[in-house]
Amino acid sequence: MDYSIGEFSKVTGLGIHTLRYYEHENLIIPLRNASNRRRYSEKDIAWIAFIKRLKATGMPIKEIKKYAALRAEGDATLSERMEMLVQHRQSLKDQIRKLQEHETKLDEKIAFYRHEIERLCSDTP
Amino acid sequence: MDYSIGEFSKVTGLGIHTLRYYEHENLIIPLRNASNRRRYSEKDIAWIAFIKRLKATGMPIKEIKKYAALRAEGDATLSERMEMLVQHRQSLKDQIRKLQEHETKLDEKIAFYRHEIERLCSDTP
DNA sequence: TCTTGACGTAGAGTTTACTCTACATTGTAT
DNA sequence: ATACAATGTAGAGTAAACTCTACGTCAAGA
Repeated sequence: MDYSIGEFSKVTGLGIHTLRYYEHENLIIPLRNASNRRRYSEKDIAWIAFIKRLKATGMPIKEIKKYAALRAEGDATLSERMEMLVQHRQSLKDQIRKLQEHETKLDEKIAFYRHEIERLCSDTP
Repeated sequence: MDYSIGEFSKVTGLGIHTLRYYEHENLIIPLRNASNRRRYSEKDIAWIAFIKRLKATGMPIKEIKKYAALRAEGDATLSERMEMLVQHRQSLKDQIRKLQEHETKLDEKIAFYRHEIERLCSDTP
């Protein structure tokens, strides 16, 4: 069970150009068939899903590349990879905390706007 | 009490080039003195702080520009601006919820790594 | 057989948000 | 008066992450 780049593009939601770009960046290296066409595996689907998660949580491609390089080396790099993920989890926690603070402040601003608008409406006698 | 661009750069933490860029984009238009030098006010400090909050919560410059344009029109646009902020608050809530989901998944992944590493260590008799 | 559509590579172009350069003026300290 | 630091404008350059173009190959259906 494997996928052409077109099929893989559909199941992952990434564009064909993006998949080739990711390959160029060594994030994902699919196998090739006899006529040099890319063949993506089931495992590649999970891997892309994880790449998307890292991206969605603000990890730059450069760092995902490092992770991908370790992953390509196999089990010997397990703890190094875990270290990266633990660090990234901390940065994720920080991001969430900051956004929550921003939410509080935004709530206050909106409350202020509500008061201003009420005041201006009732000021017209 | 007003500030030259150099002073204002220091109090806001934005570079001089960035301040000029923001002005070019009509985000903030300081007064000018007799010799055409920019003069930023105390109010501008609060305004930049708010711009930074909008940016930190993912609002693109294009949209901040819209907000800034409404703000420049004065009180008549108060409810329109509030509408923008309410919408933005929703997007912020969505962002936070998504990041929290990612955090959960990342926790699981890390737990899996921990088990794998333990398994591989104990597998060496 | 012919053509159409998916795929291949290499490299150019796009978008966002700055960031920097070049060069002219102006304000200030000596 | 003079040096030098800060500021002014216009426009070029940068970084990240795609996104697209041009052009060639290949496999399958009418």
